[in-house]
Amino acid sequence: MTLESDPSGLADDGPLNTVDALVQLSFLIHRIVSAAGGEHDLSVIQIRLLGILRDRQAGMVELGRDLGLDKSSMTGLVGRAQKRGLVERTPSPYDGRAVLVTLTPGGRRLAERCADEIGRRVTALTEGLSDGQRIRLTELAASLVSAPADVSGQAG
Amino acid sequence: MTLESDPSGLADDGPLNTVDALVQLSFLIHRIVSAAGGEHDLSVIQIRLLGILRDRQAGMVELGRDLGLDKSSMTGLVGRAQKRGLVERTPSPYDGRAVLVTLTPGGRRLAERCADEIGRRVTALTEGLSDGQRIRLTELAASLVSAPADVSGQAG
DNA sequence: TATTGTTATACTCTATAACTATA
DNA sequence: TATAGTTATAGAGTATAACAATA
Repeated sequence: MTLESDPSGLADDGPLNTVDALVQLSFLIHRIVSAAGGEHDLSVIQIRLLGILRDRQAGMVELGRDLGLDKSSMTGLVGRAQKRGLVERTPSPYDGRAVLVTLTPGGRRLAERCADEIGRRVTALTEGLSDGQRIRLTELAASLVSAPADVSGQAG
Repeated sequence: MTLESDPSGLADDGPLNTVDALVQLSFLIHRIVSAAGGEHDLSVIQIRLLGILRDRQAGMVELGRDLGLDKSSMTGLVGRAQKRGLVERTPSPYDGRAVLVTLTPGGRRLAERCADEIGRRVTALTEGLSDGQRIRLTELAASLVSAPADVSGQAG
């Protein structure tokens, strides 16, 4: 049963179950974020990188932990962003081994424009909902996001 | 403000707005699907490919349309799945140019095991919800998924 | 002419292993 | 010894352009 993208409507007849509905919604929003980023030549992972750096500077290992990537993957990711002038590497004043990755002014502007674009498109997606529905959806989504988040798959 | 992954909780103090909640939920479920697929050495895009083929066979262009990929990208994607024995290419009886991609029995078994794994993990994510909350969430998510889905970003 | 599919090419993204430099 | 980061390498995934075969 489903788990497919099915962009043009439901191939199925019956209503979606919880798992399918959440997975398909996740794919849909992922596509929206990807398309919004594409307007600024940003991939989803680059958007997430800039999003983290909007709030704080961080080292490579820490960024990798937040993004779920190996430190060696971070080298290329940050390097490409740096080559575009979006971020800078500065030596850490506390640790001679570490670098601090920070957003440049241009990187910050781009991150903001991109976030705005994502906001417009996701807001458009929820336009058909009533205020009450939107509030309930937000509360439910937020509660899942901030839940203990045991993604290990082990029984619990 | 956010749009980051923030796996360990909310760096923010206030409650999430609708856009951030949906985007973060999307990333969370994407991670869950990716981790579940990883148990079977399947990427998210391979999972989606097999998911489509569970319901029907299809040509390369049609698959690319459903997955949002160029036909040239499909060649490699299907080729790797075929090399693993998960799918087969058969010549279309109606169109000499076209091939029909179909799931092998082994591919179908793997797709089912993977879907089960995803089901377990997403279900675990929603374990903290009451039955009523889960029903409302499912209805709201399903309504967004089956909405007109204007992802273009143009004003509407 | 239009469509289906592949190939050639180039790039992003990712991990593993080995390495340097610092702690 | 342990940690931060880079490099080398290999592979998946993706798009563009050019191509062959069929419609």
